[in-house]
Amino acid sequence: MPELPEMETYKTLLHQKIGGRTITDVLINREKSINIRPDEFINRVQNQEIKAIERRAKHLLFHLENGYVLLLHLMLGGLMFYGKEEEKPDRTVQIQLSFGDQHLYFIGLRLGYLHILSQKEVEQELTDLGPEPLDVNFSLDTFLNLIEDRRGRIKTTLVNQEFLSGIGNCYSDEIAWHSHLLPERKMNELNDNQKVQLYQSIRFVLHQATQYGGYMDMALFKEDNKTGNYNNKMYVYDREGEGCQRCGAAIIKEELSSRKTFYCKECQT
DNA sequence: AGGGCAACCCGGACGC
DNA sequence: TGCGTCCGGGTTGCCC
Repeated sequence: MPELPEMETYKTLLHQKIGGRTITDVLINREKSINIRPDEFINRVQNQEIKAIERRAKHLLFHLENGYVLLLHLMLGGLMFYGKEEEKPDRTVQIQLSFGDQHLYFIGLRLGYLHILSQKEVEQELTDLGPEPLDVNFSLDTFLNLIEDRRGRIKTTLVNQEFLSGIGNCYSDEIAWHSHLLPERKMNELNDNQKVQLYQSIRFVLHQATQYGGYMDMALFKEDNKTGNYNNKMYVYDREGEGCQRCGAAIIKEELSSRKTFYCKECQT
């Protein structure tokens, strides 16, 4: 499911495609995906220029010239496609933003949404999110302060958006593997070296995954060769039974805190 | 505080 | 091809 690297990739690519362009048409096929009446929604969005696209946690923010913001969360299975009508994947489209004869399709929005909000409302909406793990200000000291008194498991802590923002089920496993630590390990039982290692793995894995365009393999547009290249770099996620890249042992799949979890029982401790 | 769990939602995958 | 069934999974909220 789309997490920080996927949303960051979307941000970069969409900026190139629709940054500075004007939304000519809006099509709402699923009213539950928006937050106000469709006619009001269209009123606020149509004929507006996209001034900037920003990512916060797993959200994308489309800043419009009238000051309103389109706040997107893809939740589970949501994805986007940009292009001409004949290029779009054969999937149900919940919302469509048009830019002349090119369209931005929002697909698989089941629990996901695209809300139109004032800047103040967006701020309130995002107020409980923890720090951005790739932010330059997210230092080792910040991290050590953050995990002080934390007694939960590594995995549940990493996916907690109030603790750190943008990490989900996939990257929590990737980070745990990279740090040689089991996802079930308790934060407060890690020694100093392991805490430093965990911090470094958070930074490394998220950075690398973003460089490779995340792991979701659906291209954002025709001839998009950026999106999803991390898919074949993944260490453990969805690799049950395959050999561990470090020690060769078979990757284990298990349920932890009602989430599917992948790890190597030989070289993670 | 942290763990457990239900509810939200429905398209797509899968079985026959 | 066609129809019925089931499941995924981030987030919220509630309880213990």
